[in-house]
Amino acid sequence: MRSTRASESEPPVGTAVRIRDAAIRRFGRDGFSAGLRAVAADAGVTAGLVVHHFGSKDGLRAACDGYVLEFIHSEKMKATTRSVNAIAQLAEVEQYAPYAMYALRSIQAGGELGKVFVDRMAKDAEDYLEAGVQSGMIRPSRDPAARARWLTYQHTGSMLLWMSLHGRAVEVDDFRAELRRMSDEVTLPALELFTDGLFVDRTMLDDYLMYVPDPPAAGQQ
Amino acid sequence: MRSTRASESEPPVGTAVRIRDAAIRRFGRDGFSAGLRAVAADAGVTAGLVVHHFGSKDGLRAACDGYVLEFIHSEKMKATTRSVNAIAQLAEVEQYAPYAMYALRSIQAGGELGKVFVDRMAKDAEDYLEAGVQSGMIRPSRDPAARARWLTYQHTGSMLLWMSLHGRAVEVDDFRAELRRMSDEVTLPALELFTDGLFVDRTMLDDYLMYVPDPPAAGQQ
DNA sequence: GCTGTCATTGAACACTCGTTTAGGCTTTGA
DNA sequence: TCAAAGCCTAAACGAGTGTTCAATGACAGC
Repeated sequence: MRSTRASESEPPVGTAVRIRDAAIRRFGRDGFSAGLRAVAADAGVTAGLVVHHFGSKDGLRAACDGYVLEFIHSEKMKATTRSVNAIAQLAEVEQYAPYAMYALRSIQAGGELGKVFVDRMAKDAEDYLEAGVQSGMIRPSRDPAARARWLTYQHTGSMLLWMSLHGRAVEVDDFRAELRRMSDEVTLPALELFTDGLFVDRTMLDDYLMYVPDPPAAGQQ
Repeated sequence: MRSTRASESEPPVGTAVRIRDAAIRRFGRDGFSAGLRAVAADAGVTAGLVVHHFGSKDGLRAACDGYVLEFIHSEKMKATTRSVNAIAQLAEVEQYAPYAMYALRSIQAGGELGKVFVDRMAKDAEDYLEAGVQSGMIRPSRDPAARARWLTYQHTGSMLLWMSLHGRAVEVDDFRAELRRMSDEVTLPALELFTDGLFVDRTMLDDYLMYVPDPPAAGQQ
């Protein structure tokens, strides 16, 4: 063990914090293919020091994951904020925007944080929808968990796609602006669909329910 | 110009075809970070020969893009096949599955092919929806283009997200299996939403229409 | 039969990456 | 005051990358 507290659970302090924050920003901007030297330069240190503090690049990434994850689970993010479009909500707060970008990168890269983050959003969306159902604003579903998961995937996925295609989203401000542009374009069709649906008649749904009498078990996968 | 027909428009022949096909498969499996030597080994040749034929790695990728793009635009893909879930449809045909994987990677990487592919899908979806509206099966929209684009982004994006999170989708068969698994999970909530919508009342939509009297111009961006 | 052209190889180059190592500097504690 | 410990840098290493280059072999046309 060449480091003071490489992969230990103790949170980093001092310079290590600066490195970790720089890494979150840099990884969020450029993805995880960004080099250690770039992160180090952002933090005003050397590449060697980064691995001295975090053991390896994976260790650094794990520290970033852990920090962002802890933030997501913390009370700073209320459940309502955390549901379907949590990322956009996060991005609106200047201080938290880098976390949103980092989380999106992590989702894109298929990291563990990505899974946890999406699961979390889906779970919160389920609660949120359930509350809407209780108060009579949201239609009930035959499989609430699957619906919440699907809506989360749709929303997060389209955001991911938008950023892949349109996103020269390097700077935090660009990222936020791009999310707003997407929101503007999307709101009308979304409200239309959520209000009136897409199909005129019910045959597609009825045929499916006939063909598959038991909807797939909720909470699978 | 060190190559016979590096970036020329003439399509590759013979060994060059084998290299290009190997590249489509390899890039589709591992992403564009896959090395030239790996592609070369798949094709049974040397890295040097690859750049001899295609000028550079970018040249190779451009050739792949062009080929897949030409295929997408070709008559082999009818418009109905090409709409919203074109990728899943492609993946169902053993022979074309690598194109689907390559296209998804290209979308993920934000390449030009990705943009064109998504635009194409959105355009086809618009026509498809319009036909449905004409025949009385699909509800009309105040902004059909935006709706088609949004539905395309949602579907393609969630596919992208699914593959990022669940996809150890290295092999063609795994890719197809994963798409099917996703389809199973998604069908019920999708049909529910498309049939009945999500909101019980119309206040959200009406408020929006009141607040923004003119829906954003179609076909922007 | 000779010459030129093309396909192809294998080695080398220049570069970046993550990681290692040796050492200097500062702080701490006895 | 001296030694240990920790922070930090600069340089180097080895493995990867895309790309270049000289050499080889096959095959065409004259």
